[in-house]
Amino acid sequence: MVTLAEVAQHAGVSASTVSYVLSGKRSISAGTRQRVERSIQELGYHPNAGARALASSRSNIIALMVPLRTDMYVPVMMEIAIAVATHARTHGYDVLLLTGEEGPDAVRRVTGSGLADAMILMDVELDDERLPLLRQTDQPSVLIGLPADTSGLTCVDLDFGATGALCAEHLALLGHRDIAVIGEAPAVYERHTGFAERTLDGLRSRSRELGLRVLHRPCEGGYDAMALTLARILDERPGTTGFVVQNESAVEPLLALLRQQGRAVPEDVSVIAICPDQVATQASVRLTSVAIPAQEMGRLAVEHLIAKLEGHGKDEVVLIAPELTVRASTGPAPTAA
Amino acid sequence: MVTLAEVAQHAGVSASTVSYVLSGKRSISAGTRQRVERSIQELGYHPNAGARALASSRSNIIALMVPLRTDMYVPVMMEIAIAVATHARTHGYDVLLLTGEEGPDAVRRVTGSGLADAMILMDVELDDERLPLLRQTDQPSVLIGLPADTSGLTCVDLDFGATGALCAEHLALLGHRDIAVIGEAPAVYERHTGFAERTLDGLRSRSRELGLRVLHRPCEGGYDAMALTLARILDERPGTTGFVVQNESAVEPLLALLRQQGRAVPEDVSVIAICPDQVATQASVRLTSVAIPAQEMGRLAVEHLIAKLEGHGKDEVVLIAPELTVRASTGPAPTAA
DNA sequence: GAATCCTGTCGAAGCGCTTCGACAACCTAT
DNA sequence: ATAGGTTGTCGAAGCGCTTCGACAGGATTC
Repeated sequence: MVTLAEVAQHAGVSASTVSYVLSGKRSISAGTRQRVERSIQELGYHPNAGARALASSRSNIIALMVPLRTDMYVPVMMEIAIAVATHARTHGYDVLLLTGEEGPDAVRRVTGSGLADAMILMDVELDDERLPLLRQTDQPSVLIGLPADTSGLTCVDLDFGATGALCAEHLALLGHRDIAVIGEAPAVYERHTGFAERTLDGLRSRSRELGLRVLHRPCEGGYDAMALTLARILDERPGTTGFVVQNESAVEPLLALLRQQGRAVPEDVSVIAICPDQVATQASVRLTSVAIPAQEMGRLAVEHLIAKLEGHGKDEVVLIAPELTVRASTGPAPTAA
Repeated sequence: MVTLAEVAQHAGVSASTVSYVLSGKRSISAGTRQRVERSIQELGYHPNAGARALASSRSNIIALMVPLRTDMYVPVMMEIAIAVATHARTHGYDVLLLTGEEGPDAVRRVTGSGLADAMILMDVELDDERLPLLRQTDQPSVLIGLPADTSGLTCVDLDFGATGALCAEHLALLGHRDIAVIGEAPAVYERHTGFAERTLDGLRSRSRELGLRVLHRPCEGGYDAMALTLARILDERPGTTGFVVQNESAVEPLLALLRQQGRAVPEDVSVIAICPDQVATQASVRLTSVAIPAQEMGRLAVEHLIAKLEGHGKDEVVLIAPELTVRASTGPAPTAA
């Protein structure tokens, strides 16, 4: 294993000079710099991460806590995680993958040991038990998701309230009057992960203004659960002509069931999905949807974290404006026959 | 930040004693141990990761390289990643998340800097350019996936050859004679990720023995691509009564299309999917499937890596035996009318 | 009762790096 | 020409831990 000292000797300079070439924290003459860089190349030198961390008390690692549960739509999680990792690298940071399993202890362990310089938390609950810890350490952090009390925290999330409102507007504009929301699994609501409730609130309040009637039903993913949920909805509100689906694993089942019952999309009923674009375009009907911008969320989280690590960067809530893309699953409400 | 020295002082012992209490590498009297442990508790001490890594030249970190591409079924990746992280923790290791983006350089960087003690590589190609590097470092590693040349490497994977054979056997036993394989996206084959080819090889050779006729078509995910692929298959082999689907995002489209064409599953055609159980049970038909044991793969990879880190543990190829679960999507071939 | 072995503890060296202060050597301005 | 700044480099201290050898004192052996 090549050390700084060996590079220094090879280049005929002192160790500190090599260090300054590497960090750029002091000016170095062009000649010396080149000589050092050549030595680094020739010897294949890589700075030792541990020694660096010890001396500088910066690990250049960002911790990312992902949820252990799998009831949140997993591809979105993966996409965010990969976006975080990729982006962190462009700033010279690596990413440590923590699962929610350890809970608050993981936060203590990581901040206490100096393993990471900062952390990103995904799947934040409204009243998350990790938040007090984050507030009291001076280690920068960013949440992906929105807790009840955001004071002293930086959060990045899709504006789910506006997302709900957007869905209501689109359906109202098309003349629909009775709409149903296929929500996330009951567990998501029980856990108070916020985003589902915020969507619903936004949708409900806008619906009130627009004179839409809203029926909301949580729904586990899959075909059977969806069948049951749909039957109940149509039983209670036979005149329902618009659907907003928040649970992705309910989308395709819903489409299949509607087809099976002879309800044409979008002629008889309209469907809006809240999902990544990829899902919307690959479904059996090209879906009108509000995109979940996973990459963007990951990127923003990293940007804000880096800003905090560099000293500028304040606590703030960053809500991404939703965008609704009209595709082939929504159309004018059928005129009452 | 609390240091070892402070704990030592608080407990009235020397620093080395505290260190030995922590590591258990020398015997410590019960009294001293308890005093030290109480001090650790009271002061809220966490060993500094960097200092530890520097002094011991072990970082207690495992690097996990995940593919950047998203054409491999992503939930499986996520599941493996989480299983790796969870399992690594039970052995005292954290996981560093690397994306494939950096390519071989990431391997150099991580081994060179001592950032991680070992690494797990996912999505290994048949002739992966990272393999030579792995062979020449003495850092332990485990691959998830199977390259062409496994000499000097430890690999964990589902036995995709046997998986293919199993599918052929099941369909043959039910009396099917003409079967079609809906493969992964063409990009997967071009990239030579092996597993798709191995499935096909296993399926073909067993089919030959059993007298099955096989038609294989790669297929992008999604409804449109599947529609096209299915049309071509039925055009070329109208008598096809069995389908083996390896691309998960083609499963639901296939079922929808068959339904739409009036072909009943499993009365007219049988469908086997190669996918996680969750997908198989949530589809619009409960699918007969061969499970992709993501958790198991992650767990095994970690176990073998730990074994290598501890000195015992040899290079070997670990193939997980496939299991076929019969559900509602396969049945006897329709008797030729 | 001396020689030997454990057992439990300590001190000190050092892991490879960053960073601070010092200081030559040179360059301006006056 | 001289006081004052710059610029580029070095030496040394120290980050917090592990680990090795040393050794005191008690237990075991013959």
